[in-house]
Order: sequence, then structure tokens, then C-alpha cells
Amino acid sequence: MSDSRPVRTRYAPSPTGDPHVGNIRSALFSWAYARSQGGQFILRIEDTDRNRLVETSTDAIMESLRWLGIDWDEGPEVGGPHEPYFQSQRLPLYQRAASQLIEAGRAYRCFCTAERLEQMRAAQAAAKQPPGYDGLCRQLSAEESEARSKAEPFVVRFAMRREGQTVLNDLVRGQVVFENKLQDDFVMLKSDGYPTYHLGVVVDDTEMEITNAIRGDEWISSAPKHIQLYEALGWTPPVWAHLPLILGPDHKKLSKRSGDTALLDYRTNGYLPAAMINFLAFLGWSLDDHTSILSIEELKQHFDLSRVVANPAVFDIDRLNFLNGHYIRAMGDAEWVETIATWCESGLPASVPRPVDRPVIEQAAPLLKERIARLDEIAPMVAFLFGEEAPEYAPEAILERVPEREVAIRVLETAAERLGAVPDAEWDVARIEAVIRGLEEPLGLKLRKFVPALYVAEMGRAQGIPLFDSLVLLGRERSLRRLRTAIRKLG
RNA sequence: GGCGCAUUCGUCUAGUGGCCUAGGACACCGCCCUCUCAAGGCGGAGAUCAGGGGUUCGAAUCCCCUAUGCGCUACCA
Repeated sequence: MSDSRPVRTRYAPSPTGDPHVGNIRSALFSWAYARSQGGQFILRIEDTDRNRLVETSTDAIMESLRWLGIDWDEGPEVGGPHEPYFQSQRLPLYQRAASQLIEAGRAYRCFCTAERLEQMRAAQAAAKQPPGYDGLCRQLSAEESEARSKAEPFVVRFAMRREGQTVLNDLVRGQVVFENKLQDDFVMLKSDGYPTYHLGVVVDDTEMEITNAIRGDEWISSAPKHIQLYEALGWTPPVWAHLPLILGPDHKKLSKRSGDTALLDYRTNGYLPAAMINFLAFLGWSLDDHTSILSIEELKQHFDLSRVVANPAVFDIDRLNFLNGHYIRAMGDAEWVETIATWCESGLPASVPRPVDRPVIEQAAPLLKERIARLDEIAPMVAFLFGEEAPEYAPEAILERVPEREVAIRVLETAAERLGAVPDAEWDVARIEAVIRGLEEPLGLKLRKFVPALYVAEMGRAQGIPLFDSLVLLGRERSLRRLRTAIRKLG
């Protein structure tokens, strides 16, 4: 198993859309493994499907990786000794391999039309036979093949060995044996001259000196194709590691239908990269029997393919939310203030003047920290600080917490009266707290019983950052006005 | 249908023959703290290790069978 070559891994997505979490988890593991081994991580774009190509994908792929802090040593924008890193720009490489295989009798041109293949499959299905190419063009003589290739479109199929078995030695699954008689001659070069995935990976992984091919488990069935390709080409295959799938809440492979979302959606939804990394890292891997919080630095240092498990993992959003809250609380004060400012700029109503009042943000910041799980919760929670009146609310919001209308009105009136007696110069937390606590006696109610009414009056909702501090931030005038507004609403 | 993979608390996982009357984390429940909501602290419930056969003095850990789930089965990756 020992190999003196430096470890080289790659992430080789196809640009058919924005990368989703399952895909990025593969990137993360590949990257982490390379880093833990002091090796290199390569980014390669497998843009061989012209029909499904989405122009913006490559940028989304790079942006996703950068957001998480996954850096690549070779690939788009950074270059490297194996340029280019786009498969569409490496066509001669695949064509050369295909010719070599045709000459060696290990591959052949196939002139079958889509219609014929369709009929063939229908017949196979009707006869309850396993689908697969029937090998019609495998019989063609070299001369005929050569001649027809001048006039007809064709694909190149790989002639799979049909006797014996093909054995995959997988780092996470151990030995997996495939019966060759069940294999069929797959297309390796399409009629448009582009390679299929199978040829593309084998050629490029070899040319780019990849030592460890880490990919999702959905690929394990095609491993025998790749292994036989390596054999036929006389090349040495990388060490494979097939990662367990990530499942949606319905326990099916994560897909658009099954709760998956593009990775970058998590950014716009207010998740922190550190939380995402931590979350993804433990989907199929663990450090030991007790660690559940892990930084990206620790991951780089300790990640090990030998601790990847084989069974699929369900994506648990509750856990991600917890981790996100954890990393928010762990954030440094200055960074936290910047974060709040950013999310306020984008999340507050247009009526709030920009740039958003910095001192207010700075004072609200510490109060906000342990109350936020996602960054997109920031703006709704501090919105009340930026306006004359509280955000619109229904009077019922008060009555839900202080059921009797008369009592609620008395609470608000008494508060307005006593708070109104506090001169502006003495409007501070200590004084406000004393006054509001002093309301217990005249109202004959426990603080916790009546205070929600004040929350709603001041911030439009029954829960939020601490009331006493909020009143200071609001100032005497606005605080009192909101009390009067609430009384009017109830009356 | 065929082939392949998987199967430990609801979820992510620890566990590689005796340390397991199965550990940690999230979620859940309770108590404490408390101006709301959180956060935090403490505690609780929760897995007869899919089921059945073996092997062994001894199995979650090894073998076999069954069941279930998932993946693949394209000129998509």
C-alpha cells in the first residue's frame, strides 16, 4: 500500500449547475485528505456534456469552494503543470487514448443509431433480459470500420473483458468483486468527439498523477469500467475511496426533489462556513468517540480516509443549526459587529436609512449573539430599533401574553406613567430596570407576567433582545410613544 | 428484473472478540438560572446493536441465510 509519490487528490465536478452539498462533501474530503497528507488538491472541470452545460457553473463551483475555505493547488484560475484543467480543452488526450485502444483491439467504433439502441433495449426489457449493448459493431472488420467512419457518425465503445471478475479494492468498502459477464461495452468517446466520464476520469487522473480517487458511492458500479480501462491502457489506477451517500429527510439520495440545496444557498440563508465545514465533516467521518466540534484547521490536520464509514448519512438540519449557533457565539466581537452590519444592510426594510446606524448596531451586538442561530434572523430581531414606531403588530400579540385587555392596558399605562417620570438625563439601564421592577407592586403582578406586554409594545413581538437595554437604545421619547401607541391599539 | 452497497438511540456517530449492564453530539423532556426569547448549567428518557442461524469459554464486533433500504443499470456526470 505504501507509495512514495505525494498524495494528489482532485475534485472533478461537471458544470451542470450550482454544486450541491453532497458534491461539496466529496470535495471537502478530497481536500482534507490531501492536506492531512501534505499533498496537493486539484480542481478539474469535467465539462464534457455540451447539452447540460450551464455557463455560470464553474464560477459557482469556485465560489462554493472559496466560501468554505477549500483552496486548490492546481486548476482554473491558479493554473498548474497539467493545464488545461477543463476537459473540453483536452480533447486530443482522450482521442489519442481511444485510438490506442482501437488499435489494440480493446475498443471499437459503433455506428448504431439511437433508434436501434432504443429498440434493442425495448426488446431486452420485453424479454426480461438485462439491458446492455448487444455488441453488433464489435464484429466489424477493421477495414469496414475505418471506411464507414469517413461517412457516418460513430461512438467508440470499450470492449470489456467478459471472462472472470474485476476486483475493486476500495479504501472504505474493502474488496468488491464484479462479474465480468455482467458488464457491457460502454461508450467512452461520444459522436461529438467528447469523452464520456469513464474515459475522461481515467485519462485525466492518470495524466494529472492523481493518487487517490475520492468520489461518491453512486460511482462504485462503474468502477469495473475504470479498472479495465486502466488495464487496457497499461496504466496504474489510483487508490479508490467511495464515500457514503448523503440522504435527504426521505432517506433517498439528496437531490432537488429530496431536500437538497445548492451549497451557496446556505450562505444566503445565514449559515457560517465554519458551521458548514464542521457539519459536512461529520457526515460519514468522525475523529474519535467524543468530538463533535471541529475547526477547519483541525480537519486539515486529522482527517483520515480510514475513519470514513460505509453507510449513508441523513442530512440533519437541526444539527447544522446548532453548529451555526455555536460558531456565531464563538465569533469575536469585532467580526460579529461586521456581520450584523452586513446582514442589516441587506435585510432591513428599505425605509431604514443607509448606511445603517453603526452605534446602534454596536450596542445591540452583544445582546444579539446568543439569540441567533442563523444570520438571516438578525434583521427581523433588530428592526424595531430603526423607526419611530415598533414594526407593525396586531393587538392580539399582546393579549396572547397578557390575556385580559384591562390588565394589559393598565400595565402599559402604568409603565408609561412611571417611565415618563424619568428625566431624559437619567434614562439608563439601571434606572429603567428599577422603574419596571417597581411596577410589580402597583400592578400586583410578577414581572414575568406583565413584561411581555412591554416587549410587544416596544418591538412588535413578544420575544427579542432584553427590554431594559432596548429601551435605552430606543431612547426615552420613542419608548414612551410606543407605549402610547399600544394603549391606543388596545383601547 | 439484474448487479452492488448498507443496516448500532428519531438523526450524526463511537465501537475491529472480553474495558459495552453499548459512549458522545443534535433533537426531545424536566429542573436551575432568568425582564421575554435565547444562551448556559444539571438531570432524564431514548438502541435487546435489522431478524435468524452458526463459530467461540465469550460477539455489536467473525461466517452464513433472510428481510429491508439505498445506489447503479444513457452518446449524464
